[in-house]
Amino acid sequence: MKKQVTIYDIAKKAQTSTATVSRVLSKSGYPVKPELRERILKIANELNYIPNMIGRQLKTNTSMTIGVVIPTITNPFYSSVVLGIEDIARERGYQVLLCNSHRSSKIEEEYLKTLLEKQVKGLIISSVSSDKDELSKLMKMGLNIVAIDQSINELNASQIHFDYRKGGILATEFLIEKGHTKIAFISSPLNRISRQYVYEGYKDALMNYGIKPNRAWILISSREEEVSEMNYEFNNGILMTRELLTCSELPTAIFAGNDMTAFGVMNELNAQNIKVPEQISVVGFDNIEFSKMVSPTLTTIQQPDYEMGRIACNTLLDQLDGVNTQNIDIILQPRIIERNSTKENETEG
Amino acid sequence: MKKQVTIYDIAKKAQTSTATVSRVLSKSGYPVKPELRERILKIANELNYIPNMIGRQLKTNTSMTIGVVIPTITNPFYSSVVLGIEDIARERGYQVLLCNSHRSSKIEEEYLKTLLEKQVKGLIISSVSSDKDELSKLMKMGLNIVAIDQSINELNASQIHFDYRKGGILATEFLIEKGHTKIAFISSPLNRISRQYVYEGYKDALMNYGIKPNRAWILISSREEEVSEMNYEFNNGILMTRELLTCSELPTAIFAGNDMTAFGVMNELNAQNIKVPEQISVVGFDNIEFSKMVSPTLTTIQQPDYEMGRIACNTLLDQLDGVNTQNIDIILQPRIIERNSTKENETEG
DNA sequence: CTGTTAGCGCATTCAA
DNA sequence: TTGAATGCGCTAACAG
Repeated sequence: MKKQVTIYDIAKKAQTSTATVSRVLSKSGYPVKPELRERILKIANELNYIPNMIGRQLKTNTSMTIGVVIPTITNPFYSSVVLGIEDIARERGYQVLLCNSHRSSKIEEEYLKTLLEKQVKGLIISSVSSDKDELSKLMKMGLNIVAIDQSINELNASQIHFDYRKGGILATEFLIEKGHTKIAFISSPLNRISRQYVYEGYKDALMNYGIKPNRAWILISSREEEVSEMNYEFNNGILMTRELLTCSELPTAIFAGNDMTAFGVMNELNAQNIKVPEQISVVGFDNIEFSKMVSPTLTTIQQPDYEMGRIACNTLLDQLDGVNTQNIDIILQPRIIERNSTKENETEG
Repeated sequence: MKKQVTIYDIAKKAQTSTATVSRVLSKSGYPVKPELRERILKIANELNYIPNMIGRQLKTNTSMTIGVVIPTITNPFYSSVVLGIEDIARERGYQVLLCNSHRSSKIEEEYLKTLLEKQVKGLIISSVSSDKDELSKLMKMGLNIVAIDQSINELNASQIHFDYRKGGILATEFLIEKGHTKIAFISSPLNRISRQYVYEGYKDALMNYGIKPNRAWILISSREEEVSEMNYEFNNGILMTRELLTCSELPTAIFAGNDMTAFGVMNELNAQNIKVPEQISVVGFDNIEFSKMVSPTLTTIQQPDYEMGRIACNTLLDQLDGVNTQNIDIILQPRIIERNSTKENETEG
């Protein structure tokens, strides 16, 4: 590998000093006589000069790199978030170091250490570690942190999260406003906080409208392992629907805790010759890619994941650039995507 | 932000020189008296020392960061690749700068520039730019490049790609070996080279078995825009199947150019009351997540995307670490995932 | 085994 | 408006 061209080489050729070359090439706005400026620029170009950011970074102690720590990029939700982050980072001249923690707090910690060593000044993290002391410590050392998709009360950082409960309310109220009162709820285990919130939203909405929930229509699976190569959430949808259909009185609508489960629900309804949405309306949650590819296409709740990434990144860079130094706490609102799996209830109340 | 602890601080406190501190802390293996070594380690720990990799990097001109340039991370295929890359990078002590080019050669070029400025020594790229001169130039400047999922004959770099044609052969031969001879092919436009190869594989397989392709059973759509919010590939599957079913003689199997299209195919067959796989077998291509969630679950072809990431990264790091300096060209082989959308043909030959 | 010294590429202070 | 000189944090050559 041949030696790099440095400002020293340019200075020599332009018969000036490195200081002046630096002033021109770093776009510092420092006054340099136009003629000299042109000459330097020309020579830099001829020599194919590539600035060495490492030199600059060592001198100025600023890094145009941010770290992003997420569980896994293959989760479509996180890949959208990361895309949003990176789009903003690029626009604002920053770059992104991607770190998949695989939900291991050990890996997460290793990454935090490496990021610090690389002198990263800003971090967007969906942390899996329950020990937030580590993060607090890093913040005291001057690291800017924006937490996403989680509530960390102990952490004095900016946070951007979703309103899962509101999503549950939205889905349920959507059905109620379509005239449904007999609304079932089907979900995988409530061991994730987001599912718990969705369920609470469902109950809240019913309560808001004075509808008493029917115990028999609330089916929460206890399974969370893949069965026979079939997605467990899909499978739960099938099994829970099968159970639901043994009830003496059937609901007119089903709210599934996520889209995969909703697919299972629709699948089983179809198998038992129950028409969606004519006989039963179905609403999902997540708006994954395939929800518009099933038939009927699925009405569902969308969390603005790409937006979350953009907002998180803008928040972080505002802090880094000193535009804003206050901590921000944002709760992103869900919205309902109406498709063909739902319709007005026409049965007698 | 309070001042960083440097090896100078440690040297002072340990009453030794920065050289010795560096020798201990950089794990150089250079001999240092155990007693002194311990003392330095202890003080470093007390002072909460965090090595500044920027300093090291400036001195040694080595960067433990690689760049990854892909079209978009939200494409599940690329997110798997990136996960594979990052898992290996982490194991080997490297970090990943993620760059989404959004299929814009302008953005791609900007990223290449920035990566160079950041002194990245290695790059894994799925390039969209037709101009490979730029990449060649970078290689001459000492950048190590591994190209993925594309054939760049002009580029003298390591390459890892998939055998799409083989995938087409595999799918078709799978059906033939199940006794099918009347095999239709349904695809979106062949404007992507991968689709073209799959189609060629289909024809090759038929030819290998002396089966003459029936023109009426080869349906290649010309549409590539989303229609009414429905995925166009899904929609193409529906439309092409509808057309296929107008033929006087029907095939006993359908090979769809990708999974989404296959879902459309199955959807339309179902709508027209044709049973899969009893009456018609269906094979897809891609093995996307959803293919095991439809019913019947879809038999399909899988490209080892995660593996591609791992191999690409290992190849690159071998070059960077000097383990291997030769260029490597690997074609990853597809495999068939048999599920429930296919069965033995029982109709008369 | 240890210390002195130089310098990686750059930005910035100070003096001119 | 320009240049000389310094030092960011670290490693490595060299001398001891």
